[in-house]
Amino acid sequence: MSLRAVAREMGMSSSAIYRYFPSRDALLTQLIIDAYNAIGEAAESARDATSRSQPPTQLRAVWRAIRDWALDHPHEYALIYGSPVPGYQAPEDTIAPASRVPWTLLGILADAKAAPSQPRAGLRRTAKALGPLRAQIPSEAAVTDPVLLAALTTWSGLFGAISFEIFGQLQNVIDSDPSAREAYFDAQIDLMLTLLGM
Amino acid sequence: MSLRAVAREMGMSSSAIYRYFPSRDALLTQLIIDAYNAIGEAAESARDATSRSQPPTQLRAVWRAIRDWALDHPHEYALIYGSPVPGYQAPEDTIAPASRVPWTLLGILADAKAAPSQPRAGLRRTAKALGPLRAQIPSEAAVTDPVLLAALTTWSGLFGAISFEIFGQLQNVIDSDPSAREAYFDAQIDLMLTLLGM
DNA sequence: TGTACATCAGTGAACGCGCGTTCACTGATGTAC
DNA sequence: TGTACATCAGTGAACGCGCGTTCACTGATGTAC
Repeated sequence: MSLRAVAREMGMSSSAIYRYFPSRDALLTQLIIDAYNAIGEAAESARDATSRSQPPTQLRAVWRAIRDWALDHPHEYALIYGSPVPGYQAPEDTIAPASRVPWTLLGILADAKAAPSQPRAGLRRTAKALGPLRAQIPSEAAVTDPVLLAALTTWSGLFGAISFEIFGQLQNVIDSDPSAREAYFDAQIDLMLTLLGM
Repeated sequence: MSLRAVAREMGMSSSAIYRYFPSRDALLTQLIIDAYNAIGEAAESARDATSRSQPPTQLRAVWRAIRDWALDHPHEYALIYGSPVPGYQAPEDTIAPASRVPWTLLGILADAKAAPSQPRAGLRRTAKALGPLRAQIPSEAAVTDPVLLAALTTWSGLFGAISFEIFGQLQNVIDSDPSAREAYFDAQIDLMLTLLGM
């Protein structure tokens, strides 16, 4: 999305944008922040609309909400989960909004005391790789490394599923009927839940 | 990547490109086909360099080769697995090259007689969604629906992991040291293998 | 309530740039006799 | 072997377009007295 395209969409001249943003990059940052907040809010709403006592149901609801949001906003989705815009470097302001979805997922898992599949080897090396994330988790949450690893794997795994669907990788593979796509996605959620031991 | 950028990279004038391609879209198609073939060849080479009698080892090698190729060719990776180029519609010529990676994975699984996790419900609806893929599988391969589903889930799951790494989604989550990233990826392969019952 | 002025939101023309595409051209290489 | 011509690969100028950005401006809204 270009600055001029945004201006057009708002019924403004392109120069009017400069009343609100100092540059294209600043506008882009705001669009990215808005998109992360929107998908994060969709996830949190789905979590809050389901019972905390049933983590698998909550996870299912959250994942469906994320996919629904992505299908409804493919351009915004591409902006945050697609190829990075060349020459643009995201500032720190985007970190917090970008974290809402993963924190929502981790929060549900921390509650759930999941018993995930364990990787066979290299757990020590893996735990070390998880350092930056670990540093942000309050110690009283007591999330184990296997839970963390499984959470991250389902996190990127399901965004992979959504990206494949939205970016057209499922053509000639999965029936293009919306209800078939939904069934396929639900089945993938199921598999990811078994990975989490839920 | 623009036509002029490609010309520049080859030390040619932009108009010289038209000696070989009728339009930018035709050039783009060729770049996409080349990229799919390159990543497909990386996958097939890794498969052929490992023993057919050990499917998990083969899968590991293939996945690592795919990730290595992606890290070595981030722009080409983004071209085929990132956001679609606006206004460009991929012609049918790209389908076969794009299929090399998934067929490589499925081929190993068909040999392996994997016993994957089963989705809990909706298997009938899911099997129907798998129709287009099923239609391309010779019946003597005897791949069950749960194997197919698990194969596709690990397929999009691991591309999700690679995209997250390459597109910068792991910042502040996973240690940016290459060997940490590798350990993390290997751990994810492990989890995907358990999903496949291997 | 009326007037004078400052602030504000937005306009429209203009700029330089990189893009895809065209066109007439040039000079090297290959072929025919 | 030499000459005449055709083919080929690539050049460079030019076009129209959308982009990000600037600048002087306009007209509406708010504030002071």
